[in-house]
Amino acid sequence: MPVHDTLDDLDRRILALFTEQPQIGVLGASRELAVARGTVQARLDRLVSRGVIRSWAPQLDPAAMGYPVSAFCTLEIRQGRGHTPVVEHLSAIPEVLEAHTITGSGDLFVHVVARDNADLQRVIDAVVDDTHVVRASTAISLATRIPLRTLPLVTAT
Amino acid sequence: MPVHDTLDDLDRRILALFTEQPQIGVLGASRELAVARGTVQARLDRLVSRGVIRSWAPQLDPAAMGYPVSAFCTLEIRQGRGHTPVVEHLSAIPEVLEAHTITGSGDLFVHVVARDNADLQRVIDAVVDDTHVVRASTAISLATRIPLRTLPLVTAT
DNA sequence: CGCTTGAGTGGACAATATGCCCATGCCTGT
DNA sequence: ACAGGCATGGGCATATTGTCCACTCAAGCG
Repeated sequence: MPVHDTLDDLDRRILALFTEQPQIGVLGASRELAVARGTVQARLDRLVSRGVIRSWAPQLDPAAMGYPVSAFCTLEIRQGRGHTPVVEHLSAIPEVLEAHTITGSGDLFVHVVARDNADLQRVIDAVVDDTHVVRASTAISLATRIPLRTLPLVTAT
Repeated sequence: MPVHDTLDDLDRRILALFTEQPQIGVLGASRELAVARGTVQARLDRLVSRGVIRSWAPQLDPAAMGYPVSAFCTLEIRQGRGHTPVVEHLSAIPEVLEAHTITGSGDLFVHVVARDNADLQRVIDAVVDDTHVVRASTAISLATRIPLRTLPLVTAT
């Protein structure tokens, strides 16, 4: 029942197609790939249930929404409690886009955005405003040289 | 001609709706929001051309595609040449998902994935294998505590 | 070897959504 | 007072979807 967790060649072509031409639709894709529509349907359903396709939601650009400043914070967390309370605190801050536990001094890695540099100060203050956060060091993103992409992984042999 | 770069209340509701229920479609959204279909069409078109909606492509999960290991590298670049050659080098590596120029010692911040820890070594070797890369320090993501999200920014007042 | 199962196919169907057109009403700034 | 931008609501032909079905093919297995 549980399907192979490997990506089929057809899977790859479907993913590539929908990544490059999102508006193509199931029917269009079936035509393009010269397979039956039902096949594309089934593959897509399987890709979704396998979790390969995380979401069909549109991808939004914080910069275009008025948050052009992007920064990465490395948080040092007070030992003992675990990260959960801090993560809950961070979750409540809209400007926190992402958070990872990383190797090193038991730390948290946080991606934040802000309206401008002054606003970034406010965001960082909000991030640090937690009993468990001992220290934070921030690096501002000056330019996005490679925007988030996953297609190469699909195409890769 | 250039539209307001502020998000309307209707804009916000449209974005929120499509983020939470991507399959709702234009007609469904117009029903849900009690506005005319043409309005939703026009808003979406404008959001796309404004760049707020970056793409309608499905969001893929590297982990589900066989790349469960995620890591962040900070690269120190040799002074003088600028980052462009390094970025081109990184672009050619499928496992590089993202790259930013950041403040600090004129550095590059890179998000990579790999099939396992051994594979990560290979990826890092590939990343570092460039004349202009002087040094690299890597932090492995042990857990994603907050997965990439942009909805809070939309909802935020 | 014969059987079962899963996957893909090709076709059909009604229901729905899309793209595109137009005339109208309502603000707002000039 | 008036033009331009935006939203409305309607209509229409076309395209797409969701959902069935019967059939084929290949692989796995007792």
